[in-house]
Amino acid sequence: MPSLPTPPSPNPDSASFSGGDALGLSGLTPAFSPLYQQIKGLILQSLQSGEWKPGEAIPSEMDLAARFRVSQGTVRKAIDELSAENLVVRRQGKGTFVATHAEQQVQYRFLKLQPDNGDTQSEGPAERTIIDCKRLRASADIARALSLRSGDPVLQVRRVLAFAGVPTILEDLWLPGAPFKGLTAERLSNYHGPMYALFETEFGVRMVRADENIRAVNPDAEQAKLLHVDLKVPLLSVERVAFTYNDTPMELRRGLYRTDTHHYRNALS
Amino acid sequence: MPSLPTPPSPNPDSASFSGGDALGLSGLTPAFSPLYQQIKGLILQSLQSGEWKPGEAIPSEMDLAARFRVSQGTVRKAIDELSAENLVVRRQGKGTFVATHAEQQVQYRFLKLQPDNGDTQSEGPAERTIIDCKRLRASADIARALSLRSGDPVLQVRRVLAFAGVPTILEDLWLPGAPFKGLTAERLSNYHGPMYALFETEFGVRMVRADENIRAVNPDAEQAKLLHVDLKVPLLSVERVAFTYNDTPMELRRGLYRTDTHHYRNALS
DNA sequence: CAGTGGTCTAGACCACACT
DNA sequence: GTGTGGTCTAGACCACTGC
Repeated sequence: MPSLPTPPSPNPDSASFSGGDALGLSGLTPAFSPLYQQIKGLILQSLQSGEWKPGEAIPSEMDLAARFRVSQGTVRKAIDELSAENLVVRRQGKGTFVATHAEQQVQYRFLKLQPDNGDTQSEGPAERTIIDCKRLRASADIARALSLRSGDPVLQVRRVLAFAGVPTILEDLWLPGAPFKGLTAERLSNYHGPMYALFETEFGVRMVRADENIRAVNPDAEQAKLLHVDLKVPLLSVERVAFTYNDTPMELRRGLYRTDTHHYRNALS
Repeated sequence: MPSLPTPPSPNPDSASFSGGDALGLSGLTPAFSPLYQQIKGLILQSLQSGEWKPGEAIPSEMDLAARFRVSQGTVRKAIDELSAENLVVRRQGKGTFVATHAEQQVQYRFLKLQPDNGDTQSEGPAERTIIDCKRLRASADIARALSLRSGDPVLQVRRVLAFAGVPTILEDLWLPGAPFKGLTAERLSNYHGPMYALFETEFGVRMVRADENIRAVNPDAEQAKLLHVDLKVPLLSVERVAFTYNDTPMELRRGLYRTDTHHYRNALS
């Protein structure tokens, strides 16, 4: 562990990082991991606790290095990983900022559906219509996806997204009741911007990553009606579980995508 | 640029990297990029030229540092990026190896379809059947996807993949004729392992990344028959363009996936 | 044991942004 | 100019691998 009273020296203690423990937090960190990983964990805790809010700058690398008693390079490597995971954004000359779903060029970071002509700009913003929004008790499968117990209160929302007047996406989504106390159809409707941005500003819930599970299906009668398609039209079924920090699931979303004018795009590497 | 005769010194010349030019290759590299990016480009050239073959180890970081006359840290950062792009695999204590589609735990790196129970192991390897394999002239859309001209020779393959006896994937794929001269249905059938591994060993073509474009569709009569499904069953249409180095497209693949027992899995971050 | 990648430090300078 | 992130170097030591 970095010894606290060691101002300017090769700090041989820091070199023996194995089992090291930044800031002397023995017992809190399981230790036996690289120093920069421990630093990453500490920064993650601060992000999680809301010490720095989405869109705000975090302290400079030098400041963090001083705070954690490590070199700037070690802090840099920690931030490198956080940046690679899209948790923070670096801006040369300005600082490092907490990532947010608002104010980004890409309005919908997790939406991989795009128009066939590829021009996301020309089609303009999606027209959103809240079909339904109510509180109910979680069924078994919803509870499992959200790591709740069957019967726990959840918020269920159904909405349609249209592009150029054509309804293209029908989404049902479920949110755990507790963290989203006070969310209503009206607040969803009045908010202009990505839903995940609203979750950030109003409920302090930041979606960090998500898993999607895709199938081809036919709509049922109600779904077909809402999307203005025939019962026989094949649609993309996209089931998404979105996670906050610590891999905590905070949303289950079941989307039906029309793929006659749009397609789901994915980059493999 | 790193001055050649500068054995042990702070090497202030290397520090002025802007417009630097590793190894004095002025004219070959566009310059005006970070040193480590130039090094990355040089390593990339060696990978591309086949100086190190898939599965082989590349020289150690120290060797490369000496060869390019830069510090180990700079080589490290270049390799870091190549590793992040899956072009190379690091193994502590052993070395850094050229990535390959063979000999990896994940047999099919680019195939995102997996069984609903999630157990890729238990279902065993895919049973492959070549339906068709012939040479013909590229149609307009095939030519465009492969950056060829209409009428250029291409190889067309149709095959079915089955899991546990259930035909699940029907693929049509097109390859540019020139690089794949000598590829026949027989060689495809006799080869055991991922198709991309055969491309590497037999034709020196390494697929490095791919773009996929997904829709929901109904099969035509022939497709339905090959997949043993009804005409009304919705299927996933997955169009993939796979690229070698330099973003050169080398394969167009149109897959039809059954999603009654499997699903397409995607991780967003 | 030697060789490899992995971690950590310290100091220098560059590129960019704001003031 | 000052402060930020970005690049580069040099040297040290740790952890893993295989002889």
